[in-house]
Amino acid sequence: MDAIGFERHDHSSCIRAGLDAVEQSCAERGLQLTPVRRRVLELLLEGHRAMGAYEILDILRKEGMGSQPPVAYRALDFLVSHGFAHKIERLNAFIACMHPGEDHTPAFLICRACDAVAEAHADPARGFLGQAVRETGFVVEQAVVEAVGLCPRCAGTRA
Amino acid sequence: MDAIGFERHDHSSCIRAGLDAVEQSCAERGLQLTPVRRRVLELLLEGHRAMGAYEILDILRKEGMGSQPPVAYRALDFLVSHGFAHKIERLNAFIACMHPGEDHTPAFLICRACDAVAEAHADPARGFLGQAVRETGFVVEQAVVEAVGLCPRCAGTRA
DNA sequence: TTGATATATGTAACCATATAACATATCAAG
DNA sequence: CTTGATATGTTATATGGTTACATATATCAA
Repeated sequence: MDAIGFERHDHSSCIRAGLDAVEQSCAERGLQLTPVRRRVLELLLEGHRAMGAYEILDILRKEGMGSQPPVAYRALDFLVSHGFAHKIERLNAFIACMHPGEDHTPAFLICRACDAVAEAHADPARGFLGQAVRETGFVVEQAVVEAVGLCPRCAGTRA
Repeated sequence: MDAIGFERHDHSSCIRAGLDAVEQSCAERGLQLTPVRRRVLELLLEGHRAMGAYEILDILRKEGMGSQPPVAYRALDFLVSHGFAHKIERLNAFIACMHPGEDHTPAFLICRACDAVAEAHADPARGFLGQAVRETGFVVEQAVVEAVGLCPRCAGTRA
């Protein structure tokens, strides 16, 4: 398990790296990273935070890339279903994946003070779900872990 | 970690037990288990599944216990905030807690075929979040684990 | 037992999130 | 170049949740 998202970083290079990884992944898998899809991913990477579908839609609208909800939702569905972005259920919002291409079960750390979200990853097979699954015979296909609390910065400023 | 929810059980006694536990807990903590709150808890226990706020509201309406969304949401907020029920973010729905009174971090196993939900519990301190938290300094206050897949019965009938 | 404060309910109006349905356009392969 | 699959545009609507404000009920202290 490792985590990134609260540290400072070279943001413009992280946007480029994210786009590059997804472009490559799409090329390999024969997926179409169309202008709208690409722009939505870029917005998520630029924002580096969880963004609502309507917030994204507003930006698309201003840029003349479609003005109705399905435009945003379809692009987001594409990104989420191929693992290039994740939905934070707790916030009804979306965030770019920090490990595109890698098969992983994300775990999100959501700061309730500044709304920053860090993506860690958890192994669903062992530890937190393994035992319950073995006991019941439940077949896990997908798992979501969302923790709410205070990020290091916000925890520090109030301590 | 243990799990209940997919097994057959004596349902009327499980409803009674749930109500009794919450009644006692409210008495001890000076909380008011008003008629609406009590009825909503009863509905969740009877249904023994995740129910939407508007589904609950429809029933309350028929029974003359309030007809507007805030009535249902307020009762649900009360139950959730005191640990007597949980919200399943993934389904935008609510379910009675199977361990009322006990301090716990629930983990939900959601069957995508029959919509049954089982509540297991996970220890957030060790295992699935412990390492990420230690690495980042994030302070976890609350965590949600939701797994989607097939329950034993549904997995069996398709195998 | 009365008055003050906190807690709970009732209701109207509204905002936010998400999808259905259908028409049109573009792409990819034979 | 045409056929089938994939992607987009747009209208309308469904679903989930909150704000705001008026009224009622409980709690407790004087």
